Amino acid sequence: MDKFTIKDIAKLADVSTATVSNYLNSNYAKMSSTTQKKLAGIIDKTNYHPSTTARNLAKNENKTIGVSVADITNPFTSPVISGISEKCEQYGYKMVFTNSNNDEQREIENINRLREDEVAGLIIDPVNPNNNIYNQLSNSFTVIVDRQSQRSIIDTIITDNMKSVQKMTSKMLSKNYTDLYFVTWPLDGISTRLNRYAGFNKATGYSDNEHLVTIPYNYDSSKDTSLEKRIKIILRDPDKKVGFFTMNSRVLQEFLKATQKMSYTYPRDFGVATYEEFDWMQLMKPAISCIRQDSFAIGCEAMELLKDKLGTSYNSEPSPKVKTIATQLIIRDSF
Amino acid sequence: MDKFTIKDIAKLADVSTATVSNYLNSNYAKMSSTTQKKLAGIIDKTNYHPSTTARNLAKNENKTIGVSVADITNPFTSPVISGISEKCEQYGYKMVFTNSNNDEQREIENINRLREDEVAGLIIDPVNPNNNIYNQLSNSFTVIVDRQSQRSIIDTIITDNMKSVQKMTSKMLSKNYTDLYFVTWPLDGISTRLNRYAGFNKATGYSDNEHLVTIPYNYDSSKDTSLEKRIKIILRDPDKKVGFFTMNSRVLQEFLKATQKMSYTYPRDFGVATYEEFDWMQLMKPAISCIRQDSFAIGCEAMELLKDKLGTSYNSEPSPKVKTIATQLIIRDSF
DNA sequence: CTGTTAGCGCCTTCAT
DNA sequence: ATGAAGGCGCTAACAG
Repeated sequence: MDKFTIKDIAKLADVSTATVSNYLNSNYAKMSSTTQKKLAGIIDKTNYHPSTTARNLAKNENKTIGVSVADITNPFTSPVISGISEKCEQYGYKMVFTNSNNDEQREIENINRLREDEVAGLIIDPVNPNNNIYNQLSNSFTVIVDRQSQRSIIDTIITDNMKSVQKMTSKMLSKNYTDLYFVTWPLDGISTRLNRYAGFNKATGYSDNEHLVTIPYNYDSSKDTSLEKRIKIILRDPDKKVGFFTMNSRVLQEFLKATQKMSYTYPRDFGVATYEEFDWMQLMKPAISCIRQDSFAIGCEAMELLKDKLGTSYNSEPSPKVKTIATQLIIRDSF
Repeated sequence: MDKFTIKDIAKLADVSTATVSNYLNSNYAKMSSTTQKKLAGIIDKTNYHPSTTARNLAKNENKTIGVSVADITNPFTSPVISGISEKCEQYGYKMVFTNSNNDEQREIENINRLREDEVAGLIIDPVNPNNNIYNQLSNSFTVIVDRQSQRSIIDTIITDNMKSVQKMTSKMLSKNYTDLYFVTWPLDGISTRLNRYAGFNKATGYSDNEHLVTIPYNYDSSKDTSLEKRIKIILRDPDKKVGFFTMNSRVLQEFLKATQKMSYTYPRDFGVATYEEFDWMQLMKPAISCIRQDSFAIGCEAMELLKDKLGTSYNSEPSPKVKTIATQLIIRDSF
């Protein structure tokens, strides 16, 4: 192993460690071009790399950010990570990654562990943004992503949930649907779901929850038939023209599985649209109308914001910022 | 901020830092139960956390592993990360994450950066496993995942590419297909593609490349029509019964887009099956037959192996291990 | 331009 | 059972 330390290099070059250190930190003004070249040569020959650990300790800084995601299995998550990762490299940060697997307790542990590791900043895709743990975090070094807390004290990057669903729902309405339904996992106070539902209600004017179809988070259409039953009832009256809006791609999948089992066909028997876009939706026959969100941009913006905060020491903004990333309606043939 | 150091705690407890250190490292034998309790109380009150940086420096160890993935955008990647992440938490490792975005140069930089950060071990999902950089890595602290090098010196976890494709292809053959085609991104010496193709050839007995359909890595069916043309030619002769096997889910998507544009229908006009399984494949009409691989298990096994290697100091095995994760054939209605 | 000298926060013999 | 002291590899004044 090449266990060279700064001392070894100093000895080899016949200079002091301070000079080597200066060289390492690009303070070339503080040395002759002769020693500069000598150092360059030696460091190259020895393949010396300064210890980041020692450096971090000495400078009392740590160019790494911690990220905690709610569920890495969620297809939404990858592009977000990708965006964060992109910006991390660009700004010279490392990223240490944790997955909460939708478990609040585990998320708490992850965040604590991250903080103990003295990361410079935190990006959190929260399991439950109303969790108290976020109030113990400082807005000066963390940003939250995707889900937003009611009483948040922390800057947040979200997508335009309400407006985009409202628009899509309106589009459906304009096709003379008599009844629209919002299909979702349990609302559970989760802002993304709540806001999408709010957009739906805004467009339809519904004020009760009769047009809300909730399925369990781990709904398995091969075992559970409750969704099928509900759909059958909804579709009973042939005089009505009914449409469904699904809260995300996985809910859409369960919904479609259920309708297929009962041999319903869209847009003949019902209309359908969904939040989230994935490639396969255009492969479906007919192709699915959907709301495209730019998850990659969410990740980028999050890291961008975090970097800015980390740069400026303690700018205590009065209230946390909320940045909204634009979405796009993709209209196809499913309603 | 709670900037307590081990000195502060020592002072507060009226003991030496050595004792505090012993407490932190659970060397309770080396102190009276009185001071033990006192320390417990103080540490709790002050919410003191020892600096991992300092600790790492002092002990010259670092419980973090670095992972480099070829393309986080690839749906194969998430479950792998998920598996690694799971095992990391289980064994008390942190994981620092980098994405190469399919860029060999970037991968090299990532790996180097990771090594400079003195991670304990490396898990690599390589862009090009035949790259020289892997030969500079020691098998004692790295494991490779998914793609395998011809002349590898490093333990690798892969899935059963050849056999499973061979089986699936045989299944197609048994349905009296007269011509089978293998649709893929450029083979480029990449083991996964090569092995899948080898399985295909083993089953069909083809020995030339006439039944190989290659599309560019970034094939965009909305701009490029080469795939359509090729398919049209292949499907020209109505007397032949032809089937396609696609190398992975994204190739399948491009393939399906192309056939849809020309209004071909499966299994009427052709049969199709693919490597990789995703939920949407059972939603397609007809549902797609595919090969399910357990990517999560790949991640788990990789970290498991790495942990073992890191534990035992320098077991220099004669030759690198290759562990194969089993796959499963999912037969549906697409051929 | 270059070297000396304290630390950074913790661990680890070696004494007591 | 506890403490003193040196050291991990590097940085940052401060001298010269």
